[in-house]
Formats: sequence, structure tokens, C-alpha cells
Amino acid sequence: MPSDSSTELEKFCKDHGVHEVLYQALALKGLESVDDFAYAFPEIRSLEALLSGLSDSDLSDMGSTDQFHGVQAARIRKALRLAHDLCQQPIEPPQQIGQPPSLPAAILPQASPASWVENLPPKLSQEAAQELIDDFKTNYPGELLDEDTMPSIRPLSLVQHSLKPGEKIRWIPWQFRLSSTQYTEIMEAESSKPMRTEAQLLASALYDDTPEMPVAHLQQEKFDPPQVLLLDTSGPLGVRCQALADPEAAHKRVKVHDTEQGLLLFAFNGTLWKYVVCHFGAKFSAYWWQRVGGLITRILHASLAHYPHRAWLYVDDLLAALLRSSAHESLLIVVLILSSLGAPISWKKASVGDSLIWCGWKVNFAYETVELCAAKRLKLSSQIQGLLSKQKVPRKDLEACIGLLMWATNISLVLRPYLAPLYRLLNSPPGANYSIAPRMWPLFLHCLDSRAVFVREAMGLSIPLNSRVIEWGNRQVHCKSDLPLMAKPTGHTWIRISDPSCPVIKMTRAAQTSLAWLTPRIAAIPTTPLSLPPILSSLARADAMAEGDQVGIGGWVSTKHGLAWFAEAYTMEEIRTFWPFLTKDAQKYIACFETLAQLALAMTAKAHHGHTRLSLCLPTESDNTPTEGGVNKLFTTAWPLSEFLSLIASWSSANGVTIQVSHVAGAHNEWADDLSRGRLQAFAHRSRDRFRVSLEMLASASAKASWSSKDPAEVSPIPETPRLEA
DNA sequence: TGAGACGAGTGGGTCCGCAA
DNA sequence: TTGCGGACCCACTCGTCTCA
Repeated sequence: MPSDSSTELEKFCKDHGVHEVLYQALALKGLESVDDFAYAFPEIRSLEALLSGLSDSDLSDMGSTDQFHGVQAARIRKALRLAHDLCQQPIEPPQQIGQPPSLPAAILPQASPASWVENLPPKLSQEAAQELIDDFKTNYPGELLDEDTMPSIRPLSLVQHSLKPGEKIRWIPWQFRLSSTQYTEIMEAESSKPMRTEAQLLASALYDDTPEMPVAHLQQEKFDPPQVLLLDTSGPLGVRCQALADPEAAHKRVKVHDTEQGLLLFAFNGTLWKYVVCHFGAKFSAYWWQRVGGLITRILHASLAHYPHRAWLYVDDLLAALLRSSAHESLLIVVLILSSLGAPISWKKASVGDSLIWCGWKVNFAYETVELCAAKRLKLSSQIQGLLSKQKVPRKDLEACIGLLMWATNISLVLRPYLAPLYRLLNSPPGANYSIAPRMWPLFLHCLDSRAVFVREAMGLSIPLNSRVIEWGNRQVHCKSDLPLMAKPTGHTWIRISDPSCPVIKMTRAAQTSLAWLTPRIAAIPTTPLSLPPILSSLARADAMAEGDQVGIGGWVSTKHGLAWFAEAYTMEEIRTFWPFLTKDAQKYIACFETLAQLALAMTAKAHHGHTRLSLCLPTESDNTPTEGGVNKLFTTAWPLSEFLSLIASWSSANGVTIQVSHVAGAHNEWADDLSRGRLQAFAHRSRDRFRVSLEMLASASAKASWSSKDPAEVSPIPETPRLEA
């Protein structure tokens, strides 16, 4: 190092008008030469940190009030550029070899200094863009500025960014030279184009305007307490239909065209009769009713165009939500329109109020909620009690109960996983033992198809059709090839047959436990909001790895405010502490672990997003299709996946977070894949953003969930899902 | 590294239940 | 009858593992 190097930087600064205060700041960092200066500040913008550290007294000494845009700031920037030129040093910072790129580095497109391509700056906010427009209109009042002449947000952001100190414009890519109208058209046309890399996806989400639903509007723009009108609008008059007088039979009001009445014949007492209306049961009745009902609904919508309203039609039951302030006018219009159309109103069924029953649901528009009506609760409780009171129950009763449970749990998906044991019982009919004589064995085999199902009847074999062989001796039978071609030479061979049409089903312990657990919950199914929860503006992905005895889960969630991630590795021994039924190789349960990863991702997002008590929908992505389908429906009859879905259902219920999974190809899920396999380098510099997920946390997701009820005394924790036989 | 096997789902057909 | 949702079966996709 030359001895006069300190003089070199000092002289350089003086020659180029850099203030003594700024030179001293450089000297304090130990910089002695022009080379030191150039390499210590590889970019013009890196001077910002130095300038921001200036105190008020420093600024006063320099006679400057603006530390970033004053003349002294300009001179040191100019000096730095000259220093770069003298040193022939690239402006770009040196690339770190062997280090994975940091997340921001991976997200931001990079351009070499020699490139004509600009780094893509963040888009301007709407407020900033509007400010520029206002300035333009003030300064150039005679110029026309509309959607066709207004530059799109991209060049606007690029130019505005280039005006910042230390920035310059090199080239505006031709694809950015668009008007606002052209930009909108292209964005809409490309809205469904998939992103190629996670970096592109993140850059788009974090630096562009991600569509989001503000939560505040739920309070601010709440539909005012409405009046609700429920009308039975039986009997519309369509183009080819004629209304009849019977208000109870909607389908019989639609008249069949003369040329088609010959299709509806029936004989009674030796006389041939024809239907002249669309009677209940005819395949086309509902078809026409839907169209006539839809026409009437649209006419009502058009007639109420000036009054905010919502309306739903189910066959012949119309439900409408009207604003309380204009309810009288709206009601009058509805009644007049229906009367003028010749659609008689069933006044017995009509009702007005905040709360009413519609299609078995109790809808409350004052609070915008829906709940199961009391009659349905009673019917369901009665059916469950009927099944619980007997060891053997009619198949029809079980089917009816399951059907009603599926319908009732539409508004409470958290209960769905607990129906899995019932479906398992319904579709696993008990076996009955039959003995086959040695000489009948070939005939017995002949009656079976490849799945070991009886598809032919034969004399001497009283085995019901469609029943399936499930055991031979003590061995499980899965297909015909599992049975021997020759029977044992002496004595009968015992086989076990499962008959799916068996009218009586023996209740299993798992089904009884499930029903007993459901009984009080059915009675206390909470009210559910009519509106869907707002979607959190975020990107979130998770993945799982299962190899031999090792299991790994990992994932990340990113919002405009930051990023959080998790990565955990467990052994099967640790996992069996909580789920002892997972006895096989870890890979056999990959869908279960992918589901656990989604639960961990939701927990991470919840912890990262703060302490909101509002219900939210968290959009996540997974490369596992079973998990995708299962988490979205919160139901599968496949075991043991149903066990893990019940964890998500319970956790979602307790935390107000609905998970909405969409698919991402494994090739595009690299970061989550790395995390699940313990490759944490890309996230190493974000150790503070890591969220730890223990198996205890995941396994206790359902235990910590509680069930809301009108009576606080009925509040009880949700226990673990009733165990199923493996 | 790529082909093939395997296991977990999917959607489409059928049946059944629920609602009107 | 329509819609919805389960079940089953089938062919298919996707991800992972194994092996040459």
C-alpha cells in the first residue's frame, strides 16, 4: 500500500468537491485510496447508508438540509462514479460463489451493467400513480390523458424509478411501451398463464398487485340489516306452459305442448289416459320448471334493479334478501310482478323477517348466518339413536342416516371426517361362512370373476350373486387367483363370503363410537356465516418426504409483509408414538405426511400473520393430489388419511382458518422439497423467520379444538377421531 | 439417468341417500 | 325428476423408489 494513499483519497475528494464532513465519514471507515472507495461502495445506491448516517450537525456543517438530494450528496455520488471509472470496476456487486442466492436475489431479475435490460422496479402504488397523473394534468392542462394515451403502470414505474438519485434509464423494453388499455388487455389475456419458476411467482406476487380481499369491508360495507321475503312461487306461466290453480304441485302447473302429450300415457281401469301437464316424476318436468323459474327470477332481478337485493331459487321456493330501508317498495314490486306473470303466491308459506326456514336450513339475514333447523336436528338425532340402540341395524336405516348426516354437515365440514367409520361399515358387509364340497370346487371357481365376485348362479351353490369371497381357510382373498385351482381331496373347504346386499348390518365399535360422539355435536351444530371467509393474500407451499424410517416436512408462506418457513424431520418411531397404527414403511403413508405438512403450513401462516380473530381462507399448494382433494373436502373414506384430515378439520374449526389447496407440479415445488429434505441453505439467512412444529403440536390439533354451542356448559373439546380397525 | 413398478389419489360411469 | 354427495370400478396422473 503506498504511504501517501490517505492523501490520495483526501486529494481525490477535494478535487471533486466532496465536502470534508463526507470525506471524514469515509476516512472513519478506514478507506485510504480511490480503489478503497470504489470497492467499498460497488453501487451508487450503496451510498444511501452513508448519507442516512449523517447527523443534523453534519448537515449543518455542510450547509445542507437534504441529506439525500442536496448538492453535497450529488458531489459524492459523482465522485464515486469517477472512482468506478478509474478502477474499471463493475458496478454490480461480486457474486457469491458457492452460496445459494438469497431469496430477494432469487426473486429480483438481475441485469448486467452492460445489459440494455433494466432491473424491474416495483410497481407504483395506485396513490403514487394518481399523484403523477394529477401533476401532469396541472402542468399540462391542454393535454388529453385517457386510457389509450396514458402509459401503463410498467413504464411509469420504470421512469419514476430512474429519476431516483444514482439511477438512470438505459432502455425501456418494447413490451413495456404500452398504453394502459393495451397493458390491461395483455394482463387479462395472460392471467391464466402459469409461472415458470417459484421466483417468478413470488416476484409477481410480492412486487405486483396481488388480488386480495380487504377484510375491513366486512364491517364497513356490511349489507344493512335486511328484510327477508320467503315466497312459494308455485305456478309460473311460461311461453309454452299454462298455470293451474293447485298451489301445492309446482310441476303440475307447467302445461305440456299438445304435440308432446302422447308421450305421457297411463292406463287405469282399462282406459288410456294422458297427462296434459309436467307431473312430478316426469324426467322433463324439473327441466322445464328450472327454466321457467329462472326466467321469473331474472325478471324479478331486473325489476328490482334499483333496489339492492339478492335472491335464490330452489325448485319453487324463492328466497330473497332485501334492504330494510327499501323493503316496502321491493316487496310491492315482487308481489306485483308475480301477480302480473300469473304466478300465484302461496301465502301460507310466505313469510317476512330476519330469520326463516328455507329448504331445511334456518337462515338469519340480520347476522348473515345459516344453521340446521330444529326439525332436521330432531330427525337426525332420532335416526342416530335408532342405530345406537341395536347391535344389528337395517342397511336402509344406516344409508338414510349417512345421507342425512352428509346433508347436515354441509355447513359444518369439521364433522365430516367422523363419518368415515360409518361409510366403512356400510361398505364392509360382514362375512358368512359357506362350505364347498370337493367335487363342487370347479363349478364354484367357474361362478367367480377375476375379482372373486359371484357373477353366475349354479345349481347346488346357494351363494348370493354379487357377493365376494373374502377368505379361504384363514387366508385373505383379494382376487380369484388367491384361490387354489384344486380343492383339498377330503372334506369340505370353508370359505367366507361377503354379501353387499345383506339387508342387515352389524354395528362395529368404531361406528358406534363415532355416532355417540356425533350425537351432541349434531344437536349443537353452530351457526355458519353465509359469506365465505376472505382469502389471505399470500403464497404458501408445503411438501413431505418419506423414505424408509425417515419422514420430513417443510414449507413456506409468503405475504407482502414477509416470509415464514418450517422444516422438520421425524423418525417413524417418533411418529408411532402418536399414530401407532402407521406400522408399515413411511412411504406407504406419504399422503398422510403431505397432509401433516399442510397442517404445519397453516400453523406457520397463523403464527406469521398475527393475532387476527377473523376467519380467513389460506390458499396453499401441494404436489400431492390425495392431499389436495382430501384437505379441500375435509373428507375421505380412505384410512388412515381420514385420521389426519380430522386433525386439519378440528384445527381449522378452532382457529378460523380454512385451507384451500391447489396443485403445483413437483418440479415447481423446489423450495418446499428442499425444506422437507433438510436442505435449508436457501433459508439459512432467514433463521428468525423459522417456525418450529413439533409432533405434539400436530397431534394435539384436534384436542385443542372446542365445539361452540349456545349453552356454554355444552362446550367440550373435540376428542381424537374414533379409531378404526386397520 | 431413465425406464418400469408401485401406491396414493383423480374423474368418469353406475348405484344409493338427501333436498324440493 | 333435478341437483348434491357418498360408494364401487376402471383408466389415468403424479410422485417415489428400484434397478440396470
